[in-house]
Amino acid sequence: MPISMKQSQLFTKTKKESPSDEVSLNAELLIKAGYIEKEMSGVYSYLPLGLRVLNKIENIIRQEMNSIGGQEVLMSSLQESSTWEPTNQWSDDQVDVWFKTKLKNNTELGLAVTHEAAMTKMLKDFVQSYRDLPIYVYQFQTKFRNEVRAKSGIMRTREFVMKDLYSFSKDEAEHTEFYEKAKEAYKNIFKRVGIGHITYLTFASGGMFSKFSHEFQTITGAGEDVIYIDENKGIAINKEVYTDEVINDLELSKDELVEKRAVEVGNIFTLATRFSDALNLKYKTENGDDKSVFMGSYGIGPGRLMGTIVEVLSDGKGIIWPESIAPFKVHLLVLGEDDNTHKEANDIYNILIENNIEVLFDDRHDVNAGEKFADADLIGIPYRVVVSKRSLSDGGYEIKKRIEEGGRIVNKEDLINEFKNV
RNA sequence: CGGGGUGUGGUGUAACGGCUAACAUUCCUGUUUUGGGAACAGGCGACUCCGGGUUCGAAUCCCGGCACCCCGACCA
Repeated sequence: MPISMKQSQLFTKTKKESPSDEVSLNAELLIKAGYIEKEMSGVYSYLPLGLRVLNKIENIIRQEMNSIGGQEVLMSSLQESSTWEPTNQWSDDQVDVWFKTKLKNNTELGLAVTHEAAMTKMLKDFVQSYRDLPIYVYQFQTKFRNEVRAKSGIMRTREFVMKDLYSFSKDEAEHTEFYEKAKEAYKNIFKRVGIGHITYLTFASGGMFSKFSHEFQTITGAGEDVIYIDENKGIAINKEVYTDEVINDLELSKDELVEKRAVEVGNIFTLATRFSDALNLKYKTENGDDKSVFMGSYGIGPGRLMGTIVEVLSDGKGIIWPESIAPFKVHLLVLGEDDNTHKEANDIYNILIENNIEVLFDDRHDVNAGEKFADADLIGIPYRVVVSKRSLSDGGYEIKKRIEEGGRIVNKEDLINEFKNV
């Protein structure tokens, strides 16, 4: 990712008016600020600024997945029917979100909805012995889901990138150990992208092979789910499993639980041997017996995460990115047409780059101060630095945080130190 | 998939069944201006979503598609 960019070179523009075909806050702000472009309902493209944010989110996820032993791959989007038939998931009755297509010779193909089966199939090539396990494999890969109703901007789309990790363990005990690590890694991710304080580990329906799955739910009115939170314990129950029995199981009390709307930003669940049995992924134990691999699945949608963050972190003027995922750290603005002021701004720009500080430089001419400020607020980069005749005569450069009202003047050395220290 | 709503220059909106489809913004030219979307002047840009119908006359009414938004259902 380039460390810097001049706004005069950025091909996207901000919009003054909100799009008429979007109601959701995330889409409205992201489109107005030039982060994303809508291709059609539920299908969006990421523009230069948006891609930077997406990449930063992905990199945080990547670091956390690597730290628990994940190995990154990239699997195909086109999948053959035989991958899905063993688990009886090829039929449209079983999976109703398929996009299917055909080869020239009429062979039916599916556009990947998910990769449990494909990954299991792939690992058959590499897993024979207990010595080969455990294995943790993940990817950032495009999923296609033919949703009957796309909604909420980039929160629920028909095509989206998903980080999906699959764990392959020898037995349930080994699986559980990793599962707990994954939980912590997920918590770290949400903390690092700035929504940790409003994101809850939530007990949800576990499917056939375990009592619960775990969702990570972020509190926002824009969410689709209803959850019941115990704020002291920091956990929640999804409405779909909200029964007296479950409340007792989890040793929670109905009186302590608060109902909130939330969006599912991550999901981890135990697959057990459903896929390994169906696709015959077995290994030899120390005793020479054949045993099915014990699996788990762990998903996060970086795009949905980005949308959620925008839903949660904005004000009337625009987005307020957490520093960890902002497209740039500093938004440098030069005001006025004065040559000397521009020269000073340019110097600062180069110094920031030399010091390895990411900077978007609004070097545009003939753009009013008010417009530059409005754009900066809308785009939402954490630090704004203004170079103008006024700031220079006041002794330097004005630095202001996006979340704060007033700025202050600093000199060149202090400016650099300011950013080196944060 | 059920229900509701909406389709008009790039964007946001207006227009009684009746004049050359209006306004703002964006964009282009020029002059001025430069700390919160700045001023003036001029200009480009629309088969009014598509197809049919009613009518002397349709952006406007009717029928059929398609697209988009919202509520619900669904979410392997």
